[in-house]
Amino acid sequence: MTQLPPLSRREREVMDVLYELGPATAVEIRERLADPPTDSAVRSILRILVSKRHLERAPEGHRYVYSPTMPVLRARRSAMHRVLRTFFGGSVEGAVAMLLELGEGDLTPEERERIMAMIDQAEEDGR
Amino acid sequence: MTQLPPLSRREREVMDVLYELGPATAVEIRERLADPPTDSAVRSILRILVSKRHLERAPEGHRYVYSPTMPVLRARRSAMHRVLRTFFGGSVEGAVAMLLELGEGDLTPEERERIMAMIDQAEEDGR
DNA sequence: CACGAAGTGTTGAGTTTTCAACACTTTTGT
DNA sequence: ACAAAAGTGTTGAAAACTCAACACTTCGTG
Repeated sequence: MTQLPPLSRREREVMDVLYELGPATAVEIRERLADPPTDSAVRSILRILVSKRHLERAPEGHRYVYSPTMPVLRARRSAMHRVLRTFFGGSVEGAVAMLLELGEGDLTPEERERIMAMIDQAEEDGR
Repeated sequence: MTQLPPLSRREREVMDVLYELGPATAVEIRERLADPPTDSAVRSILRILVSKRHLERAPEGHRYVYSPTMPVLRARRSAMHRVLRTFFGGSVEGAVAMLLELGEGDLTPEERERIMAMIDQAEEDGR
């Protein structure tokens, strides 16, 4: 039973905030939500997400800090895999092209070097 | 008002199928859905998506073919941008690394060359 | 042309989601 | 110590979603 129940719209929004922010409190999450509902509404959603095992919470001082149960690395892989398949037909080349476009000019020479190195590495691993 | 209303879970699933498949009929969409509901249920969702302006439909022979109203290029950019920000903190380098990992060995030398070239190009554009 | 098959639209009921009101507890400042 | 502020949980009502039943139309074929 490794499969978690599917997410509703608001639930997904909350999860996204947490993946972007890392562990956060109810108020921090609320601040990041589009069209934020009241405080208690956010707490309701958080409670549901905990009961569905999408989130876990830990006491931090006198409040709770929420974080996703799925390891962030796996979540990253899964999210990227979905986009790759759905929007780029599985084409790594196409996806990388889009990333470079999105990155515009803020790719430092160091980053560029490291990306090149990664590609070389991938090449070796591939054969 | 260029902003479209948000998508529910099923609606998103349908949109994903269409982005992956390109223009498709109700039956084709149904075949690709996880836990597919009945034919008429799918049509209900499609009608809602059309009314929300997420989809448009064109008569193809005696049936309808549905396709997203958002240009595919923009949808791609938007989807990748969201993943980049949400899961990789905006790091193009991190995102590319994940793509290469996902691509494993099926990167041909030609693809590798073209990706290298793209990075060079990005470098030039950036300054 | 008759009849089944394929395609479509409408409706409404059951379920889930969304949300705020309210009550409560803990912390903080005076 | 008291009051205000910050944090939390429960509840139930309103809205949205999901879906299948049913009626209808169009197409293909004997």
